[in-house]
Amino acid sequence: MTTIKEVARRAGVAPASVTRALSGHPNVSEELRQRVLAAVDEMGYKPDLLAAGLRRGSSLTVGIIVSDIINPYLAEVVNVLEMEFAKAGYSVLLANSHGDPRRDVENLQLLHQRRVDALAVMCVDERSPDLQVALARLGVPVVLLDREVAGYDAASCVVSDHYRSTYRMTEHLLDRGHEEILFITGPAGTTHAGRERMRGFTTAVENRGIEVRSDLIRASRAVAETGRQVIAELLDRDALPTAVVVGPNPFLPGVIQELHSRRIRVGQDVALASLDDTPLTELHQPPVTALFRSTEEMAQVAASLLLGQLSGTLRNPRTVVLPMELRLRPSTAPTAENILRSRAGRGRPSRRQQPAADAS
Amino acid sequence: MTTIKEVARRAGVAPASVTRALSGHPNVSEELRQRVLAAVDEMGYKPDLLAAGLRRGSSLTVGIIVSDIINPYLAEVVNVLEMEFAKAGYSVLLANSHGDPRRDVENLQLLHQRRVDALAVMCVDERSPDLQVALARLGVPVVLLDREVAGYDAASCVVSDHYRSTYRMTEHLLDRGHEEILFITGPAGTTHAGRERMRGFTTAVENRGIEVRSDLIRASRAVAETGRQVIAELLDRDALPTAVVVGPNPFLPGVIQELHSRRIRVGQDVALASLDDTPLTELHQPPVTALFRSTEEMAQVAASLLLGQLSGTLRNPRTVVLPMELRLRPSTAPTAENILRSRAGRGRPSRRQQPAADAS
DNA sequence: TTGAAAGCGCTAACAA
DNA sequence: TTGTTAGCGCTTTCAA
Repeated sequence: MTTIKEVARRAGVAPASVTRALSGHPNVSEELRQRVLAAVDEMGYKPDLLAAGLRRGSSLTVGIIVSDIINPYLAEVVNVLEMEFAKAGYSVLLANSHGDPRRDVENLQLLHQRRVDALAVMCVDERSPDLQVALARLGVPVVLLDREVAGYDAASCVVSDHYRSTYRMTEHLLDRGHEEILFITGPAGTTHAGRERMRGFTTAVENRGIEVRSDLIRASRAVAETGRQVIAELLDRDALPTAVVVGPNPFLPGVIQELHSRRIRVGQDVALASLDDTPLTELHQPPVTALFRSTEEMAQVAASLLLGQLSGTLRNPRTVVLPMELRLRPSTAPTAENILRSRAGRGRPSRRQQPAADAS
Repeated sequence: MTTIKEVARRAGVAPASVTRALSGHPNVSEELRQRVLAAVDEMGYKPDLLAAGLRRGSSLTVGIIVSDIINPYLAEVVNVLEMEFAKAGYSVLLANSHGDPRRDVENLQLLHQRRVDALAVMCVDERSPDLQVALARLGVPVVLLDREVAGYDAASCVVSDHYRSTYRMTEHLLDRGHEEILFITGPAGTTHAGRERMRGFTTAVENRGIEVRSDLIRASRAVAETGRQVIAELLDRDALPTAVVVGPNPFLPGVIQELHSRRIRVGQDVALASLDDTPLTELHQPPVTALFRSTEEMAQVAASLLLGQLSGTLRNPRTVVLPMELRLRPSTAPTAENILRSRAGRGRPSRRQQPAADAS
């Protein structure tokens, strides 16, 4: 690697002048600038960012902590964040916790040691005391995405309006006569998003004077297999409710697949809704009711909050709440009554053995 | 931030002794070690990795260059790579080229400046001369995933066997009587994977004595919209062949959606096959024939090649070819003849106005 | 076994 | 406007 000293010697100037010429310092003679740039070009010199970062006390680096990048929703957020930060000259250090809360803390410390200038956090468990301590010690701007850490207001937050939107979706199902609704969600209470979704669901049910049945609420890690298992288990017991609400993104394929393989027709033998809008919800036949939100917007807002704090434009952390949109589709068209009638007409769903009738 | 000096003072030793105690240096008295560890604990000291990297000449960092992380396949590879590198103590710097070959080069230089110890490359365009020059200058181990740079053998390569597998899939379609096959693929020839797929397709066709029709080969950037456009355009001209092969991952939803909305039934009015296996191929009704490969295996092999070179276990770069699996599903069951008969029975596909007949 | 000193490559303060 | 000097925090000689 060429160093600044070698460039300086070649150009016949001091190292500091090389820095000045390259960084657009105001007081540099045109002639010196030209000589330096020529030498830089000839030698293919690129400053060592490690050394520059050490000296300057800032690494031009932003850390991203992700609970599990398997989740396409998070992958898309990371994608947009990286783009926004790259535009502003920051590189991205990506740390994935793979669903393990201890990794959240390890990753946070590691990124701290790498002297990231800012941090975007989509951790597994926002309630972890270790994480909260580590966050408080961090000393750089932080933005939490769909997370909120109680008693720690030094961070900006960008959250979707999960409470309101889940409430509305639940109401929609209640309006169609569903009194038993299966609610499949992520790990219990570890994130703001998870808690708000749960609260939206239970509040809507209770407000109708219906008792919340804890056996119909399933919380577990967001991996595909879970969706399938939950449905299989309920069908084995002949206990599938008339409506199913699926939370995290990765559950949906498993749920649909298990329903298919048991010949339960979505939108006829069961109403199905998703709290995340994915390509699958729209492409499925029939299309699946879902809550839509712009991942792009969320990531852009988060990035601009961080960049604002980094540039000094934004003094204090802020919380931004983004709306979600209820997209009604045929999967939730039928009423509970119609579903029960349909099931009766076909015999008990879990016992049926006749071949699929999907072909048109 | 606590520095090593402060820890040293607190423990009553020299800074160098702190380093030795923490790095497991052989010649350190147990008593000194204990004193240092106590001080480290009390003060919550964590070494500054920027400074350590500068001094040591290695950053404990691995760079990943991705053509477009929108592609779920690449996202999964990144996910596994990150996991493997994290296990070995390396952090990941992620750089996304967003489909722009110039960004490949910029990203490469940037990661170089950040003194990554190794690099995993899934670039947009492997043929770019600038990229090749920059790669050659890099001086750290490199692994190319599904890429190959002509005349540059300093890098390891991990490639899937796209030629053979695409050849076999094409043969499968030819066996079923398809003589006109639409081939939708990524940017022409910019990557090894793309070229091999193309070669597999055209060779299979030519080997049957059938002329390759260039108007049925569509190459463009792997974004969802393209799939829809290609299908729409052909249907508008009433020129949809009996079989369609879809290459990159992101095309498939658009293709399926456009077929749906035009009431072309997959597996009845057209045979459909995908060169990537995604959740959609299996969940679609009917399921879609696809080439399967293990992203996990590819990423793990790539990571172990790099880590082997980093640790000195592996002396020379290596090329590894991974097999792919042809998964036959109902979408390619019908013969060309049956498809033509089906179309004739329903009138010209692009003109039909009657409602969907999907419901079972 | 431990400490002192030098220096990785860069930039900012100060001096000229 | 430019050069000199010092030092970011760490690790690695070298000497004791």
